[in-house]
Amino acid sequence: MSKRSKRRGDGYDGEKWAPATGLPRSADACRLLPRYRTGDRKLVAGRDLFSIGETNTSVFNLLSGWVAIYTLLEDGRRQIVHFALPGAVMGMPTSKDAQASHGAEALTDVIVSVIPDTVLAASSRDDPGMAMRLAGTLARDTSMAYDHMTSIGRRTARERVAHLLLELFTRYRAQWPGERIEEMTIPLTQEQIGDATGLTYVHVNRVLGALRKEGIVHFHYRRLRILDPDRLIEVAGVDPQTAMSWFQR
Amino acid sequence: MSKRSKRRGDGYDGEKWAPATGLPRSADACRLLPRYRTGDRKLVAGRDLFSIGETNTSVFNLLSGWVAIYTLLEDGRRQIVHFALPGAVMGMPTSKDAQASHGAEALTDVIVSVIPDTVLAASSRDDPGMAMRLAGTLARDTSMAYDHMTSIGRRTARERVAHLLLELFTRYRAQWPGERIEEMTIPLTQEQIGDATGLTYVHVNRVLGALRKEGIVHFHYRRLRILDPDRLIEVAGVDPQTAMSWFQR
DNA sequence: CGTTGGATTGAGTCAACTCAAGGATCGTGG
DNA sequence: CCACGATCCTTGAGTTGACTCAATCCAACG
Repeated sequence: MSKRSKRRGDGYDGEKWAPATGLPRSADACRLLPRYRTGDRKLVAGRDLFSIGETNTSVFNLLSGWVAIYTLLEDGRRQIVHFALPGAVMGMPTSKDAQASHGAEALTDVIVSVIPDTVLAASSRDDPGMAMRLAGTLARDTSMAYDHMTSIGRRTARERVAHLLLELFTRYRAQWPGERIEEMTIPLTQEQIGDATGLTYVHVNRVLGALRKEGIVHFHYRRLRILDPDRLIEVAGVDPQTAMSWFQR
Repeated sequence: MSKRSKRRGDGYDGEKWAPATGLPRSADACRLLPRYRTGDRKLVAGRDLFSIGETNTSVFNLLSGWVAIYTLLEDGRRQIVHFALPGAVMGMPTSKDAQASHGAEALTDVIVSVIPDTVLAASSRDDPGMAMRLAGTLARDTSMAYDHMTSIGRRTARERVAHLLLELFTRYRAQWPGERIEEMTIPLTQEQIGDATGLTYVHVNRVLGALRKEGIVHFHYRRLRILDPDRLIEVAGVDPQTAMSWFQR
């Protein structure tokens, strides 16, 4: 586990492959609260930011890196329910001293700002806009969860994988506004893609193989290259209209 | 569609089967905003409260009845992502004039309070606590979505169905605090259970048949009877500890 | 009592899974 | 700079859970 951190970097090394002349969205642009009200914390890839069963008294605001939100079943089956990118808010309590029903694992080295519940509550009093911004973020999370759920429940393996890659690609791209990147590093193994799509890694591998042979996408050792965006959109079963709006965002 | 409304009632007719001497949580207890700031609206079962693609300028706060939140794929595949019960907030915009990516169908006759975005924004300024309460509700929605997703992605058909029935049962029961109900009306067809679990209705039927034969639950024509709660919890693959806490809530 | 949504059951198929054995790639330490 | 160990990826063969297609059957309502 500890070794992985060295290998993976901070998730920004996609720049090596498709140099983005623009700058990624700055950490401060991702902040829910002003810097002086929060403490920042670094975390190495592979570590849990928080784990299932913990009772957190803080909310986490991701400033840089990738985090996987996951749940576990008793026998070890695992589902990744969300990939958090910079700007995300994680660990919102669902009730007073509730145990977290999901965990959060750093996929890359990560920086989060730690916001104690008390600070959050206080801030919402001084700054009414903040709570509504937070609500907006949470509404988007719910909406993304609904999309992801639809994928898992109703799409074929092929569609699911294509949809996930497309989603990650567009969300990643949104971090470098105005850039045209068709190659990026996704800090995921095929097993993690399986955990996110509800498939086994063996089957993910077969699907990826097929998509590669067809010249649609190439994914290999965490490197993603989109070979044919239009066909990817088609396979993912996304309305082209909608997809284009993602690219413009 | 129009006929369904007459047959189904308002979702409270479970009382006929397992008379609850207590009263259901009153509509006003479900309100996000005080009555005078909102307009209430009635809706007949089978109708959409809002549909996919619409650009809503209001948020809906469910006061009574059941609503299914669903998404559709182009070819008609449907996924029910959430069952909203009284107290739920629906239709939160994910960005400025975004089109709704999911729809909301009344499963029973329904009463909602309609809160224009402008009122919501204004209220958050006067009443800072409201926005945080809203954030809490949304955080719970996200968390439920994550659980549901885990079910669909990683559980077997049998586990999924058991889990859903258990969830609906406990959430329903929570509306009559202190009551002991083991029989209730769930305003769902087997097809809708399939849409929620990512299964076909044929397979849902077989699973329900098995659970009935084994004396665990009996579900037939919208009537749910829990025959063996402990075994249901076991089949659902829920930690008994956690399950018990649901019952106490 | 007829009509119409549901629910049920059987037979056959297939997408995704399991089990199992290599092969490739990466980071490390000699 | 090379060799090693640890992940990670790839591929084959056989199995199975859930699906499709296609009839009925039943319950509720008018």
